Amino acid sequence: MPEGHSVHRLARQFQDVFAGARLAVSSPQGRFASGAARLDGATLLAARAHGKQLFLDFDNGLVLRVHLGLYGAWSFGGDETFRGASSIGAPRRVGERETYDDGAPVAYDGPPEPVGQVRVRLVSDHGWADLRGPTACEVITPAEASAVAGKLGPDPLQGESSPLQNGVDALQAGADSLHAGAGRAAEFVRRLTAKRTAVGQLLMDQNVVAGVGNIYRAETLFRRGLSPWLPGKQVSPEEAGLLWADIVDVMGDGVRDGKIITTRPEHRDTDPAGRLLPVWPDNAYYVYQRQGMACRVCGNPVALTDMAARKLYWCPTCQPA
DNA sequence: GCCCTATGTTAAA
DNA sequence: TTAACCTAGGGCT
Repeated sequence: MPEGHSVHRLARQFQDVFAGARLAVSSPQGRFASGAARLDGATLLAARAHGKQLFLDFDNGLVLRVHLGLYGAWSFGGDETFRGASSIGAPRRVGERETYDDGAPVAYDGPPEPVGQVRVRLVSDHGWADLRGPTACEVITPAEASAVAGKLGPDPLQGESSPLQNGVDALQAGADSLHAGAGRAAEFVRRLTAKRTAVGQLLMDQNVVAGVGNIYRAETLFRRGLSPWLPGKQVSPEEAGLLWADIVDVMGDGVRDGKIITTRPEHRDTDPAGRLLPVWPDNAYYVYQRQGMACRVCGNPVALTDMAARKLYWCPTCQPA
């Protein structure tokens, strides 16, 4: 699935193309027909993200909550105001980036016929957005939305597309102040170091940190030289703080770039003449989906195993127990 | 066509 | 800890 950086990009994109617009809301597939009817004709006030959760606030006092899960994706199209609006969600092949439409402007004649299983379609005067394959898609109240966000761990990307930028939500703003700045780092350290659970599992726990997924889990543990099996309780507060700072750093890059790149330039492959090769996609990761390949730092093979039913990639040499 | 995979979560056992 | 759920694409037969 799109990890947290993709959802923050989505919130920003909804804000850019739909905020203030009255929307026709439908469910071409039919599975969200009743929910769509409750939103149809309402105006979008703001879009915001917390971790992998996307919230769309409407002027009729309702909120559309979407979680993309493993397969979900949004696609967009429209007139010149939708220029740069990209498809964001599950990639259709490994290494695919979120795509940008940089082509010449085309006359906008309204949304196309729905293709495939479109759960939700939003249409304004200027363009449309289609949602396919989400794991969650429901209409809730603002209080319920705040409850969902409040249960999650701190979001390293808070501020990237925060409600403080996007709109006014007093409950959410209150929660933000509790999680602001160093407070969020401290909250992460507290939650990470509270349990004996392996740090590799804790990073995937959205109640410890909201927005990290399998790629950022593997890559940030590698970058910090941490064994995935180290119990949270045995991670020093100092190391937990450095881990948080690294997560903030690489996920911030992900929001900017629209793809996950965690390698430092000195660790990327070169051609036989020593010239740099393209960063994307083959030079983007240290360990994710590189099992059996030589570690970029030590040269020993990258390992793969299962942890809590998810693939875990790591370097046994650089991340010793 | 069929089988597998994927940046995920939840509920049941 | 396992199964179920959601969708589309790629590799295979």
